Amino acid sequence: MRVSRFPMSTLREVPADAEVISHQLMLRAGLIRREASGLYTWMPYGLRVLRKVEAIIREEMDKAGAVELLMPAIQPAELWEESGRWEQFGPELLRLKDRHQRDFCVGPTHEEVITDIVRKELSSYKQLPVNFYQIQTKFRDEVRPRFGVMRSREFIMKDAYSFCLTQDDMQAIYDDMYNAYTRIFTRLGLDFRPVEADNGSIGGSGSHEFHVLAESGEDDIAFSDGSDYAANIEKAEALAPDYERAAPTEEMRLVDTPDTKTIQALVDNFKLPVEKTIKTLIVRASDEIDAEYVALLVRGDHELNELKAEKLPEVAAPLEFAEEDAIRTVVGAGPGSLGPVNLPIPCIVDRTVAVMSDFGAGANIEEKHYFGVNWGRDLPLPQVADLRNVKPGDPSPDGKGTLSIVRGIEVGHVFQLGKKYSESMGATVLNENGKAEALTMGCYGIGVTRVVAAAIEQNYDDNGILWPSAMAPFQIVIAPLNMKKSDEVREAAEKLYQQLLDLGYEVLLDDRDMRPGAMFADQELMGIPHRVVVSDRGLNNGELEYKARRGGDAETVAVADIEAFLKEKLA
RNA sequence: CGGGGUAUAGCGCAGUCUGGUAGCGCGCCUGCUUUGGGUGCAGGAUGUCGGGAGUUCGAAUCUCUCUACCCCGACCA
Repeated sequence: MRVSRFPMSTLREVPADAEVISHQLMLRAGLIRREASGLYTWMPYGLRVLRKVEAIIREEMDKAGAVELLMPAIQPAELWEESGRWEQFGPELLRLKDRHQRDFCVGPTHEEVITDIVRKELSSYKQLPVNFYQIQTKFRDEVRPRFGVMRSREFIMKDAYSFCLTQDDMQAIYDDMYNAYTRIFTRLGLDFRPVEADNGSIGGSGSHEFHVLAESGEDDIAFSDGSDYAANIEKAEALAPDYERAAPTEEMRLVDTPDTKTIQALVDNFKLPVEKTIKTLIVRASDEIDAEYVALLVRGDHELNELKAEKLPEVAAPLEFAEEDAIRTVVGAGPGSLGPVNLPIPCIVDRTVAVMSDFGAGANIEEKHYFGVNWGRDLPLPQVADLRNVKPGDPSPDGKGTLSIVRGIEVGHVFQLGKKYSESMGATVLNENGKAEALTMGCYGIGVTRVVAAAIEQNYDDNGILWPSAMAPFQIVIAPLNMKKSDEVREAAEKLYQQLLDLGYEVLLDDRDMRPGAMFADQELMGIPHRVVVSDRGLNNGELEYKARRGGDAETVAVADIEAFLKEKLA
């Protein structure tokens, strides 16, 4: 391709509303343009990258035995009513009516449609297992789209859905998909990590997420240095401390603590070690218990894990923190003065809290705390549960090694769905005994557009993008210097261009009449991995110049040797 | 949806407080110049100052209102 016919629309300055590096570079390199909040046009160079990713995904999905189809982006409400998600999904589901006032939605995912297809098309166990996939545009009306295509409202997703009858078959496909994902992200050249994950609102049992590791990621990933344990922090279990609760050494006493509403203030004003403090969080109780609110206690320096909390039968899901007014009504004191002593509502404590002694906590009286509190002596130990996020240095839940925490961008997710949709929507086949049996499902997603952004987050320098070879829009760019004036340069560049095209390379001829500095800057911003400079200076010696985008000094190559040279560089 | 902010040329911004009819840098166009890291010189084009309503002799500037976008919190590929 010639740049004169494949215009680069690069920006020299960083657009003001782009926060993260990938968004900035995608805009500057002209890969995407924003149309509205969370809606982007993929410009020609960007689309080429996207197509590279899709091609690798297709190859690996096909290889893993999945078969491609394409479902409608717009879906009838009836299917969503059958699965129960028309009610459940909330405002993220973009709903619309057609001219007959029939309800539809723009698909945020396709479990309903594929289940509908399968229940109509499959009738016998002999047709199983099957695994369908598509690469398609999804729409989720995100509350807050941000970071460019990393969290956009419209995005492209590869989604696959498998159907079979037994857990073993389900597991086998799941493993195939897990391995296919591993190959896909490896081929894309990304530094990634599969992690144990929560299932979220989709429901079902086992699940892994694939995360590209990057500082700008929105998820925290915990992994062990002593095994290959890795999990989303939402899911990672915080083990009970491996020591017993120490015996009390202090008397419990009521202390005046004016202007002490936070753990930090408690530590600063009263020289209380943070490990001796307790945070008391009041959340709405579930219908399971006879109370309106429940108190959750974590150590002062620990964070509540909201997902773990809302899975407790006593706690309402979704998790809902009590309003300050309600807390005052029920407890008699406000946030900042809350604690387990004389607490009139049920209380659940974190495993670490259960082994604390001589600790300080709010007294449920304004501006007062109890210090020197001890379980057993001063009050009974309440129900104990894992309530907190793991921290760096915590022991790994599998008992091997300690945990570190890194940031990750979720680019893929594999789920074992089970029968959630097949049962609610009546997707059955006849088994060997001639009896109708609900299908067991798995589903497997890759955020294709997000992969592109994630790759940039991981691969850039001061000059721009450093595409992994498999994702680059072009492999080689030819940079002729002073082509408009020098017949020699023009002829040599054209000849080289044709020669490389004939060899099957994806090559870009930068035939713009630009000074070298500006031209190089554009090409580097765009991240094309290999550059060949054609200049009068070089041609006088019968030479071209080669430079790799990923550093290394420029090398001169005899014109006659360029084929062999590039063949080696691109191998 | 709550909290904060922004809206002036393609991009980045000044001008708004203190009202007088719009400017800078980059980019773009023309000519010359230069030709291995965003060349220099000269000339040029481009704005319903986000929309609407109001105050005023006069509004980018003051008032009201609507809209869009961005940032911080809950969702998720």
